[in-house]
Amino acid sequence: MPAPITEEQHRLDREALLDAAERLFYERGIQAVGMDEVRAASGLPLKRIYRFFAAKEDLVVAVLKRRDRRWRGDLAAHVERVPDPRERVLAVFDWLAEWFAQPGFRGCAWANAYGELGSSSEAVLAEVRSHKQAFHDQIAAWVRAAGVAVAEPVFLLAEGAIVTAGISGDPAPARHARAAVVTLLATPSSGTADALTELTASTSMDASLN
Amino acid sequence: MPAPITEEQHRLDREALLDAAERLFYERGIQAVGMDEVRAASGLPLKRIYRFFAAKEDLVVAVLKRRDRRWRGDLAAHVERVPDPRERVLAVFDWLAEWFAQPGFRGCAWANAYGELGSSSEAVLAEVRSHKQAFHDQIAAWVRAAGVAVAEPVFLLAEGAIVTAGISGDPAPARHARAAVVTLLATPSSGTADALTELTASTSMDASLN
DNA sequence: TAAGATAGGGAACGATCGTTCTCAACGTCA
DNA sequence: TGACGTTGAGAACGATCGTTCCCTATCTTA
Repeated sequence: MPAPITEEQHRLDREALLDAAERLFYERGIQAVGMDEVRAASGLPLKRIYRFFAAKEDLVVAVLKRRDRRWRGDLAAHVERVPDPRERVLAVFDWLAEWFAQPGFRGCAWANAYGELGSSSEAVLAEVRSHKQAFHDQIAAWVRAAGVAVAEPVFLLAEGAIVTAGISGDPAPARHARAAVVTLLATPSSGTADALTELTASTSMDASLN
Repeated sequence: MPAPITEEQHRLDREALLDAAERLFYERGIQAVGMDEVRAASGLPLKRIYRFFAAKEDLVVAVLKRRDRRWRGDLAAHVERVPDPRERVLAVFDWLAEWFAQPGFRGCAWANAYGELGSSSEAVLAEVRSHKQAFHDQIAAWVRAAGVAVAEPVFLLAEGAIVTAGISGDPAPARHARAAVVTLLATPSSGTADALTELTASTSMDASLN
C-alpha cells in the first residue's frame, strides 16, 4: 500500500475539516462560504474534502449533526450537575446565558440553517427538525422530572430567548426567560392550569382556535 | 415628454415588484432566488427593476420594510378589535395561530433573513432588528395596558412559537404559548391584584423560592 | 533501483449569479 | 415628417460557485 495515511490521521483530518466548516458556516452563513474557503481554513486539499463528503450539502449535514451532539451534550452535562430537579430546569437558562455571552454568538445554528436552506435542502431541513425535536425532548424530560406539566412553554421560552439574543446581540433574554420559568414552575400543575386556561379562553374566543 | 408612464402606474409596478419578490424570497429564500426570477415573476424588465432599486440588497430591505408595516398592521388590527386589555394580549396568539395555519407558512421572514444575510448585509441586519424591536414594543404596550409587568416573557413566547411552528410545520406552539401567557397574566408578579390573581396565587404558594 | 499507484496543488469546467450594455421599436415634439 | 429620447427584451460581462480533472511529486513494494 503506497498510501501512508493512518486511521488516526484520517479521523483527525475529518475533525479539522468539520471544525473549519462549522466555524465558517456559523460565522458567515452557509451559502456565503465557498468550498475553497473551507479548503483554505481546514488545510486539506479539495480532493480529500470531496472524499470525506461527496457534496457540500453532506458536509453541512455532518457539521450540524456533530454540533448537535456536542451542543446537547454540553447542555446536559451542565444541567445534570445540578441535583435538584426543579433547579435543573432553571440551569438550562443559566447555560443559555453563558452561551449568549460568548464572543461570536450569532443565534441558533439550526434556525439559521433553516432560514438559508430549509426550503431547498431536504437533508438540512431534516437535520434541523431532528435537533429541535431532541432539544425539546431533553427539556420535556427535565420538566417532567421536576413534577410539573409545563414542558411546552419552557421549550418555547428557550427558543424565543435563543432567537432574540441572536438577533439583538443582547444576552438578557436568558434572564427574562429564566424568570418566567420560575413563575411557571411555581404555578399549580396541569389540572388547575388547564382549567384556568379554559376559563379565560372561553371569554375571549371570537374566531380561530382548533 | 415621450415617456407615457403615469405616476399611478409607477406605483402599481413597484407594488407588483415587491409582491413578486416577497413571495419568492419567503418561499425559497433570498439567496436562492435570482434577479431574473424576480423579473419573470413581476413582469417588469430588469432595467426598470434596477431603476426602482439600485441593488438586490435594496430590494430585500424594501421587501422587509413593507412586510413589517403590513404584518404589524394586521396584527394590531386584529388585537385592537378586542376591547378588554387582558384579552388583547391573548389575541396576539390567536392571530399567530391563524398565521401558522396558513398554507406556505415558513416561519419568521425576518429571522430567516437574519440566518441568510445577518452577517453579510448590515442593511438587512438593521431591518431585522428594527422589526423585532417594533414587535417587542407593540407587545410590551399591550401587556402594560393589561396591568401586568411581564412583557418580556410574552414576547419570548411569541418568538419561540413563531420559530418552532416554522421549523416543525405544526401550528400547535401558538396554543401552547397562549396557555402559558394565561398563566403568566394570572400571576401576581407586578403587584396588581384582582380576583383571578388572588385565586391563583393562593393555590400556588407551595412552590416558589428563588 | 525501477515501477507504479496515490497524493496534493491548482487549473479548468459548466453553471449561475448580480449587474450592465446593446439595439431595435415607439411615442412625442420641432 | 423627421429627429430625438426613452423604453423593453435579452444578450453580454465579469465574478464566483460547486465540482472535476490534470500533472507532478512522493512513497511503497518488488
